[in-house]
Amino acid sequence: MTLDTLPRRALYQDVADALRQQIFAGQLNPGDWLDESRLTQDLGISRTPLREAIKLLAAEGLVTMKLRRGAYVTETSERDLREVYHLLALLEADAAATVAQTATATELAGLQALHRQLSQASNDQETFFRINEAFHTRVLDIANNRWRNQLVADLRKVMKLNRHHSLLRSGRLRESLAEHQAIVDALMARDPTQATRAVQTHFANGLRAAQPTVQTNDSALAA
Amino acid sequence: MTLDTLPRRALYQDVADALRQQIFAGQLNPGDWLDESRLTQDLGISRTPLREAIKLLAAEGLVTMKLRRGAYVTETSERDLREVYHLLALLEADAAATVAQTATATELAGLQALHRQLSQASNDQETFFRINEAFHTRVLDIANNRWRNQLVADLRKVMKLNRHHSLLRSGRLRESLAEHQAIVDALMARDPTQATRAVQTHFANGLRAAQPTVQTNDSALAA
DNA sequence: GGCAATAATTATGAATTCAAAATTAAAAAT
DNA sequence: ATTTTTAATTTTGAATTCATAATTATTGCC
Repeated sequence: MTLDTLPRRALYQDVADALRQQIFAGQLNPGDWLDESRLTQDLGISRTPLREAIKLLAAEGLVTMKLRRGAYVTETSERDLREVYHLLALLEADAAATVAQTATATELAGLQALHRQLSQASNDQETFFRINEAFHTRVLDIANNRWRNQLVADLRKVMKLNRHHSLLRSGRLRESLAEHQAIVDALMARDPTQATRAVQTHFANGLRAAQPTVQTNDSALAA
Repeated sequence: MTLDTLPRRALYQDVADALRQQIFAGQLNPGDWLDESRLTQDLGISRTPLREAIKLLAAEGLVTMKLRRGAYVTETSERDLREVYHLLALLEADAAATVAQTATATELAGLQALHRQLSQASNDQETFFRINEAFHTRVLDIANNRWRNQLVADLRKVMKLNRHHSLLRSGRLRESLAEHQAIVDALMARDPTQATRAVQTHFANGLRAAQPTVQTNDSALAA
């Protein structure tokens, strides 16, 4: 017996969720063609909601549509990764500054609690990843700018397209934890400047870890 | 004889453009219901591409969809306006800082030329508006971050939903011009900090002019 | 006349059908 | 055998059809 109460949201949104999952689970890789007939069969739906979902993902930047040639999972270059990281750093650093200035004591305590959880999960990749994301989301929610939340959510999806997840690099987990500590410290001190800097550092290091090889002019010449 | 060469882009994108135009031209106002049957007749298309276009606008934030109740032009509150201005200021200020550091002499000269054009159009609302937008776009293009350009484009659309266009306020035009001058000066001086500040000021003043009444706690109590 | 219940209409969501473009396969020619 | 041409197939884009939810109109009742 299937639990299908009257739907609270449109089918195409569920389909979009399913597609995102397939993308992030590596079921559907960057560059892959989205086979409409296969997907409609797999998902048990018609082409209409599928095509609507694909257009939603295209607006998010997750897929790229080519006229009369179908949709493909977006391939991100090194440069895309840098650009997206830059924007996430900018937006989240600004959010942190706001939090430092406006958060209630209760909200700050909540962040501290989350951070404690994070530090205790430093051996479990899965859990660490989840709580890490929750922490970033919590900061944004406290900063409370609906439009920024939307932008960041979209950028994070694009970021997650990248194979090389920075948190998977050896040592990165512990390093990331230390950076989070610095962020929490700045927030508790209610120091917006320091909070901004701490978030910027966090993302700069995250990018460094995510990039397979840092190819600078110097290193290229030196090699 | 209609010029319909083989289409370079999908119909739903043209429809989305048409809808945006209707919205920005005041043909379709915030809160208005998007009557699908009327629109399909007006545009001479079927519901399928129309509904795809509507979902694109929804992703941009221009329209809001309610399940089983259709789509409505998004109504923006004072708060939305503040939030969007804040983000535009943040993103464009950052772009300006990049331009100050990385633009070529030719690119800077191009900006100066645009600014001169702007100063000469200070009596023609229409032209001023157009060149003003071109200037902002040029800065972003020089900063050259594809993803930021997308974010800013979307935010600007939402901003334009607002009735009270700041540039229409008396005196705002000349004021805006002076602020642009400050931006250009900072860029020419290749001073990223000053460029950031100048853009922030520009947006802060733009927001002030766009807000009908600035209702602070103080003024509310004093009244 | 006002109100509740029910029927008719309208609008939305999704499946299906149709047309045309793109791709692949097959046939013909050199 | 290789290349070119043509035919078959597949796939996309868009229109149409169908089912159901929401709205409006109508009827019956007090």
